[in-house]
Amino acid sequence: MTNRAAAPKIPEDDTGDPHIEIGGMRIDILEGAFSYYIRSLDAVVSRDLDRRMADLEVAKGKGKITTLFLVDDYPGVRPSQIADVLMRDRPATGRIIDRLVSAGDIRRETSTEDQRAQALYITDKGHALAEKVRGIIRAQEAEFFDFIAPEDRDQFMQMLKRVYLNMRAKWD
Amino acid sequence: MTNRAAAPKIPEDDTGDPHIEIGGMRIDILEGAFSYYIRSLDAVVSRDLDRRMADLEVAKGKGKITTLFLVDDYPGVRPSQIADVLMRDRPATGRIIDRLVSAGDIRRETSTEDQRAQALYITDKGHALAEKVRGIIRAQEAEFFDFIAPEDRDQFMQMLKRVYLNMRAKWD
DNA sequence: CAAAATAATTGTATTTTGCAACTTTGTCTT
DNA sequence: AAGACAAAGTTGCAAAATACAATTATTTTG
Repeated sequence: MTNRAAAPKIPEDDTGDPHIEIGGMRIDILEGAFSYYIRSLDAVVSRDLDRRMADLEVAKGKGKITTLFLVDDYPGVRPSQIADVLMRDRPATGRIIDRLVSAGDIRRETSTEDQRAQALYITDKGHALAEKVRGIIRAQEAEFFDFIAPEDRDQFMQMLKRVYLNMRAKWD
Repeated sequence: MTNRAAAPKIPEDDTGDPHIEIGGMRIDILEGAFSYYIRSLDAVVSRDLDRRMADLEVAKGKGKITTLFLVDDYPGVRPSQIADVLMRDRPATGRIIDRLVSAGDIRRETSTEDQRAQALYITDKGHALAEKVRGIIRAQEAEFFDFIAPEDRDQFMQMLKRVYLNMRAKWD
């Protein structure tokens, strides 16, 4: 048995179903669990995004990018609405907003309708950042997903959306 | 505009392509980025798993479950091999192993072939835990993915695997 | 045999995350 | 209208994950 890390191999079994080996070990040991692949994919995608955005204020962690985009697209949006989209609690969301505010990417105002609530607005700097981040994400999508044929891509996306909605429904 | 969190709605545009709204905001604002859904799905799946396994030693974080399963399936496996599968560095992997060892789920031995390396073995307790975890994952899969038709399911799985392999290839 | 590479650990500094408690403001009930 | 209750955010804290650098021990290589 060799000790060196080997590139993934893709043997096929009798049914033509591919299974995955790394270093001689089959890793789809979870009986084909979707969750395994989702969690593994997330790890790669997120780490890669972190690297591409290492010098930006929105690097690391989940929620900063979505928050930035939401404020960019929906002027006056509230923290609690963002928390709802992120499926995060308000302290976590508040801290993401803190960071973006101190970086000068978004602006906090008190909502005119409800003195308790805040209304968030993008700044010029924040808008420029959002554009830059969109570019980075497009680049990543191209690199990681372009090998998928267009028809398959639509179907894959549709499947992801359906699963996402199904999960959200059970979550709330 | 209402402030209350609304259940996700699924309107369709002219092309019949569904888009997703939460609290009146379209969230597929990333121009249909796969990465958005992958990261969001991961958040839901991982948090749900954490809850289901709250009282188990392998709850929280990524890597413990895979480590447990690898040791269960491949007696004598080394930490470095596990790190390779997890795409993590060795300190991180070592700490995962530490935890499983002190919980009595796996056992460390020095490899007979290489005095530097360790050989990991499952304990009876660990094997029982692995079985329990498999059950939990099966339950989660049923709850989150059973609405997908069998044909679609195969295709979805195949797509996930392909993307996973593609990403790993670019990562190494 | 000396030098370089490999396996794993230890230490450390930075973040993240979830929970609970608290303040302020708005809404609802009677 | 008053008091109770709910909602929006903030702060503090404790547990953990994450990445990096440095160290020890062993093996391989030149």
